[in-house]
Amino acid sequence: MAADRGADGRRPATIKDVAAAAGVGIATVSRVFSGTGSVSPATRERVLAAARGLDYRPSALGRGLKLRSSGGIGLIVPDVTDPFCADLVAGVLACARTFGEHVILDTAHGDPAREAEIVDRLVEQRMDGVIAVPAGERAAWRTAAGIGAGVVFADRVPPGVRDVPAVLADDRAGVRTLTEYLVGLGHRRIAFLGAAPAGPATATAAGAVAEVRERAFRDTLAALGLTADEDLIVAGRHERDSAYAAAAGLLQRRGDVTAVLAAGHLLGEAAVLVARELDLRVPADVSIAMVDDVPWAELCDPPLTTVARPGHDIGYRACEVLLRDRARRTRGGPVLLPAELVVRGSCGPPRGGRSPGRPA
Amino acid sequence: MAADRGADGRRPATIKDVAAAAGVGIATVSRVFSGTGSVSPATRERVLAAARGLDYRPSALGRGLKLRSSGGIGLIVPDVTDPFCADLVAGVLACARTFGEHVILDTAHGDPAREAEIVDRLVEQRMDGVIAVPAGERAAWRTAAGIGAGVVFADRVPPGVRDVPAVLADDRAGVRTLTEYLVGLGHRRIAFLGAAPAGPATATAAGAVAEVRERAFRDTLAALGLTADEDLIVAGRHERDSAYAAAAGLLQRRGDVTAVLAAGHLLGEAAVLVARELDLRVPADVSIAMVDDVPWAELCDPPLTTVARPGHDIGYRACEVLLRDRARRTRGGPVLLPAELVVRGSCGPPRGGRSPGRPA
DNA sequence: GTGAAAGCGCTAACAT
DNA sequence: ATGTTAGCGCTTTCAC
Repeated sequence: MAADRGADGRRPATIKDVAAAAGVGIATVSRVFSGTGSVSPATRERVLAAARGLDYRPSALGRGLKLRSSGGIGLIVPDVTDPFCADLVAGVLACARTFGEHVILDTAHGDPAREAEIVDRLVEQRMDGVIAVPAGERAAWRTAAGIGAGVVFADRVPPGVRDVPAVLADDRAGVRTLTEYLVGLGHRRIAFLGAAPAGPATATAAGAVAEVRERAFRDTLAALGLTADEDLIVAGRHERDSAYAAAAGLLQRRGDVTAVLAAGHLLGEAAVLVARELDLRVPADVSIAMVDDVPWAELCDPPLTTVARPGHDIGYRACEVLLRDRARRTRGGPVLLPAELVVRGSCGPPRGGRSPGRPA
Repeated sequence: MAADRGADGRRPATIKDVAAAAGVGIATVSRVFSGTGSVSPATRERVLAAARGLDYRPSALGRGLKLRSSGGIGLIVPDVTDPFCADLVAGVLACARTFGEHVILDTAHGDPAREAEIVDRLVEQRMDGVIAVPAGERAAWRTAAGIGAGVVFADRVPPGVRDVPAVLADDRAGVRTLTEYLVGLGHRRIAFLGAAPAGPATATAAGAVAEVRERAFRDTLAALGLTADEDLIVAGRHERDSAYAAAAGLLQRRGDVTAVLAAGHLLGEAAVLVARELDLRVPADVSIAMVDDVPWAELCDPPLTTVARPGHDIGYRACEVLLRDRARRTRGGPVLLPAELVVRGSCGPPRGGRSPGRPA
């Protein structure tokens, strides 16, 4: 019976309880709460009062079942702990809020299998759509697209995937700008500290991103009439140890590099640490710049020059694309958001070359 | 008709479609997918095959409605962008995953009203429980508790709230250790850079936290037979500008302080920046230490000594308390996780006092 | 403007 | 081991 429901009862009050308490039909209660149809002000008030008394909350489960959608979106990122991802998440949250949608967050940690699991789960939850900073390749995303839930990629796109909307930072332009800046300062022996994907070279989305940056570096050099020294293009995996090893190897082997361009904040961190370890002064001995304008860039001494990828905006836009532009989503290729060069103190003119080959 | 469902049809296949395709009853399909009851291996295989063919995914909505729960938990933090919060979120995610629960994340940005909205939404979603780093005071959390969904607080507790399980860092011990360390180094004029809550003093959870740290500082000093210089205990709001102003004011006014203990990473950042601005060498002129072991602490020059609050663990444990210990949740007060002193290079013996009152 | 009734996709008795 | 049935809490025709 209805008596044991509500504020003091054990189980939450249902629409039926409210209807009974207000002396109306359940359809009327539904109308009041869903804003559909018309109810007389008097009845509405009675219903509201009854609901208040019972501490009634419409069940999203019931509504969702009827409506075939949960009214939420899924968000998959590699790692919330990464400042860029965190920004992106914040952007999605901000936008989702304006649409009244909630967001289910999960992290794939670069593992395609795990990503697939998450997508599965999201599909079961009947989300209105999913936003992903993808790890895996094309195959994993087939099923998601097939299921009908809208997908939009953020920050990167799995290689081989077409016709899925995406919102990306203009990495190419970012790296180009940074390279030009370094060259403009007078640097000729610029090292590129890139990221090597864990798995098979270009199978992962992260790998594709790394490639884009590296190519942008080469191309810019070429466009400037310079030729890239292959020995100065090294790659560490995007983990602390590996990045550090790559940076240390580079800086020790080639005492003649005058600038290093790190293709990510973990790589940049490694460069900074290694330079400090080697007692190289920045920017007097080496200039350092990196992609990703994380908070510590400003706290470094000297503060680091970076390319800021707009994480928050990417997330926000991705969510807009998903929620607002449902219909016209596919048209016109990915949305490209500008990556801005943030000049601080870590880059200066080259010092004319340190003595090469100093022993470790 | 069932023909237009499934892989190529528009709408997702339902349990009924699968049952029809496999030539069994819907209950059997349910049994196969929910793992309940027993099905003959043969039938199970047929069902699975049919499901595969139709690209069937059980609807969490249908199941949830029946089971009166969505199989997920809600998570409310002030700001994903804060490294500590991000850690905490990661911890919750990691634990939730082991329970097969998804998590709905939202951010309240310290606004009790917004927090209340979020809680409302979570209740409508019929979450299995919610974990919150709370902003608001007692009142806002009444309704949530009343609704029956389990709540566990993480990192801090709204003032006045009892009998709600919580997982906290042992801030008191952390600040005490740090203070003792500073005193042990020989410091006597230690400034405490604390956080002033935006709203009415002790009405917010954040305010309560700030108070605990400040008190721990005073108490430790007292226990060591020293008396706190009130002029050296200052508070900035936990925002960049305000924190900077507070730090600048302090360091300029009192040229004689030999160490500053920042009660949070934003405050610590401010202290570092101000010291640099004032050309104070660390730790030669001032020692600096702070609560919160954020990534940049290590990249600072010199690396910063901190008290590490275990964000990840707090999140993980909070989730465990929520999901595993449902029954015996309340007993025994809050879970206290140790905050560890991480000694790096930013603290040293006092320099014997700088010349006080140097002009700005 | 309002109520009655038919499901939405699933699970859990209860039969068989 | 498997099928039938009755809801879970809601929205939505369709009558009135």
